[in-house]
Amino acid sequence: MEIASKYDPRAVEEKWYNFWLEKKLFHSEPDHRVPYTIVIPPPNVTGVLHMGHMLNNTIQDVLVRRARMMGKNACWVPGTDHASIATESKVVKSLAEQGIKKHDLTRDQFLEHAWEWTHKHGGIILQQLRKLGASCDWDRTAFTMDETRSESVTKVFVDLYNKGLIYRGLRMINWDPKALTALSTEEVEYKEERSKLFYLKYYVVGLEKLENAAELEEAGNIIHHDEKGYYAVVATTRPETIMGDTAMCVNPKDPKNQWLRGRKVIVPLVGREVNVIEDRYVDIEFGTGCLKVTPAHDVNDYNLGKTHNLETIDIFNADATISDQSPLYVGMDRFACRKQIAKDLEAAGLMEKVEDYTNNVGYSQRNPDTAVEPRLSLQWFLKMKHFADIALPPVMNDEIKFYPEKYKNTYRQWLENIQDWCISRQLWWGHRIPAYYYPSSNPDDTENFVVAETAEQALELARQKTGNANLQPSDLRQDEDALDTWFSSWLWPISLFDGINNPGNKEIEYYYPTVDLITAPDIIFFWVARMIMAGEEYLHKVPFRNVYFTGVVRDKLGRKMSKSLGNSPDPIKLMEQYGADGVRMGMLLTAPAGNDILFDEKICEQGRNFSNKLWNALRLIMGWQVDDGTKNGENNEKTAIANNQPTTNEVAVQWMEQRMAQVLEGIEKDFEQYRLSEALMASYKLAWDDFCSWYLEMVKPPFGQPIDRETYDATISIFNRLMLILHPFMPFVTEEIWHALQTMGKDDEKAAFINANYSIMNQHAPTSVFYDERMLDGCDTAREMIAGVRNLRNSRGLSPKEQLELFVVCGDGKQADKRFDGIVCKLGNVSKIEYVDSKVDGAISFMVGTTECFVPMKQNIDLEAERKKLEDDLHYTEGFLASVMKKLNNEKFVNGAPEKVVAVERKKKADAEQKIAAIKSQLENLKQ
RNA sequence: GGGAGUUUAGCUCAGCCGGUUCAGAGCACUUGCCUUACAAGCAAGGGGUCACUGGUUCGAAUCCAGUAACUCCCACCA
Repeated sequence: MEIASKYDPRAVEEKWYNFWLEKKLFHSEPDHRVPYTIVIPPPNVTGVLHMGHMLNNTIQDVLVRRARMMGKNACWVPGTDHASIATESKVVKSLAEQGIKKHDLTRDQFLEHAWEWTHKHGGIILQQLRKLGASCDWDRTAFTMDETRSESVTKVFVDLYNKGLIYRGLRMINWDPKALTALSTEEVEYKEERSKLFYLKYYVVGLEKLENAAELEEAGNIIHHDEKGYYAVVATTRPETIMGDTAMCVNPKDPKNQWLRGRKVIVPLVGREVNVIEDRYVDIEFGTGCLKVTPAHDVNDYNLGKTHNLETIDIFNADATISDQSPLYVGMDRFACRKQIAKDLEAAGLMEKVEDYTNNVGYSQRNPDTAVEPRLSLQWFLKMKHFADIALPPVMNDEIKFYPEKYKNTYRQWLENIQDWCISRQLWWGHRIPAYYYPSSNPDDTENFVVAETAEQALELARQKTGNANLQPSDLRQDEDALDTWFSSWLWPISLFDGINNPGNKEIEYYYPTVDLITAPDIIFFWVARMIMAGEEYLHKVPFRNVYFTGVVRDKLGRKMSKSLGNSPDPIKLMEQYGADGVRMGMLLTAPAGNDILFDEKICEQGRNFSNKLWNALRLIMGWQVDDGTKNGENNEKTAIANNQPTTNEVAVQWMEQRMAQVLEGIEKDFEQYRLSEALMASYKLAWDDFCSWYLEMVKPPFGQPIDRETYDATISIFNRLMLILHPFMPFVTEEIWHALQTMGKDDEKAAFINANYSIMNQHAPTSVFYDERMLDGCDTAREMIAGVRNLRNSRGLSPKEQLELFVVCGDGKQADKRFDGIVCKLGNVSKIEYVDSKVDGAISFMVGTTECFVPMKQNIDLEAERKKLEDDLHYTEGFLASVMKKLNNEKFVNGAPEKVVAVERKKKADAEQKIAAIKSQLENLKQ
């Protein structure tokens, strides 16, 4: 059969993915096996695959496939998130392009558009994940806004309200003036910004002449005065908010501003007279120590307003234009207003000065161009103290393990300083808050509502609460707001198994808690922490045992991947170019847990090349003719089974088995510690270096010759297991090769059966067994000997085809391990190995450990070069010996260090001395 | 302002409890090879004062203290 020498992943990958789907090999049902559950961090329903997803889902798939091959009942549940704000803004934008304004539509009309949008763009990302090879149980695909999940959200809301953990209240919240909704504190991202600090003049009311000015100044007051009178100077970065000023505040202990105590000042331009109030909150050192107080537009000012009973003037509309509460600039945008007011203040002589200033400005996470506005508003909140209390212990006591561990700190810090969670959003796309308002005679009544799962129940409750049995369904009005997206995500590991609606059902009992959660550290608060809270609250069990935090995928220059920089490769294109296996390997090789990933797409080449290497190993083996040995005259009749396996092959097979066991031990450890890069690298080296470069070369028959049956079978068995080891990392190429190996030598019918019914993915992965280290050491020596011979050829320009002889000095009763002689001869192209007692004349020497090797040369030897080499080696070894001697001559070391360590040093000394002697005698030799 | 992390070869990283010829891996690089599995390859080879300073110790890449640079998280100083 003719097979291409280049592996082509395209056809192979599609073929096998379809096969897996057809056979429903990803599907899981509860059974007697140990469950292994992962829930996907649901990507935004309208999102497209980016490199972060690639990394995250590759890791999940590796773990899931590994668990499956360890005999567990692996269940990876996929799904998408409705992503309230993100999706709604996309829909709003798309409508705007069609000339439709959101608020020209009814809620239902808008939702129709949103669903349409969701169906059109939704789920693309899940399709893309199939290309990657993700072994999700697609039958379980969920959506945070599907029926089961929505019902769960409503139930939980009602429950928490009834428990007194959800409340409605007027608070200063973060407002997104573009999305026109409240945000949680977590959704605000602070950016450092270069801005201006404006120093404004607030003239003091009714102060014609300050009689004791000199005295006051003596006492430390700083008094501003000009032809128009006395004035205070207030520093602000936001002059546009002065229309909302209802006080000016100084610190009572501030010596600079004693003269202002008890006075009134005039808000510049606005002309409003406001009191000078006193509060220790004000920082004496900042600016002039005078603070303008705008209770409606700053959290601190709001608090001041509360303690000092100040009037609150809300000068902003929802979209952050100036409202009609303001005497000036009505309708103007806040930033335009800032520019204008600065000019106007300047013109009116009310600006003392302007300084450059750097401050932190909060931006909306979802609208990164939009600065949030602190805004006083009536919202729904979840009390977090209780949740912090239940969510902290499981992480601190390692019931849930974080990888890397440093995030424990971050987690604790957040929980210990937690604020109530603003869960209401002024959006339509999302779970509508199940609160129903009834008419109230008192216009100030904010408690005229009930919370219930359905409108019917709400009506019943409202009738009870009001005592008005005549309340009609039409009297009730459901709250217009939707819930924060994360209010559904936090239930994900529970709601996916219907554990909220259907507590104690078979699935939740079996699959929960999940085992591993793979996610990015930037959603530790949004999601990870809150899932732990929900898990503890509703199942009294943690939602997962391990959290693996991936790094941020950056480009090779270390910059975050972003659309605007255009530095993010298209994952689909990458997979087309390098194969999904190649990209997976590229991702994993660069991704040690918790570190940021500097991704260079060139690394995918390594993965592609590796697939090709494996492919070609298959080609080699497929080309072999097998000699069953029966025809071989050497077989004697005593042997029941014909065995014509040469010793070299027998040794090679034994060695490869030992080596595999050894490497497997390491791989198992790596998996336990979630060191996937290391596990992959170890597998890679096992396959490429040990198997392809060494083992296959050891057993490879000369061209045109057959291979013995035993070695052939052993080789297939080993290759087979290599595929099992590699499968979690590279599912496609391993499935392809595995099938070829299973069917090799089978008749067509049997091969067809295997191909139609079996998959590598539910085979048992090999586990490490005891291995003989001495044999491994013996082979290492042989490998070094081979390398020595090859190096000798290389450096002397000898052809690899020219056979050489090798003499190994084996004096002083040293036991030579001769098992590998045949292999050394074959791979070193050595005609014979001879063990001798002393040095050999007319030969070039090299050392393997403390063993001297000689290769006789027919040609003239470049004596000078040989001498130089030997002298360098001598110099190094003498230096080494000196450092060993320094230790051994130190009494403190000999007495203080453990016996073992001292013995090692003594051995080093003996070896070094032996080596020095050998080199010296060789040098001596050269002189003759 | 508080906290965490990082710093080892040209690049990306590993080095667990201080001691194995300990200074490693992969990639990149250099040299020689189209040797009938693979040039997406084979063979051989050269790269490092383990950020800096001090301390503990018989012994430090590893432990401690300090310094510097970078990164991240948290925080209401207008």
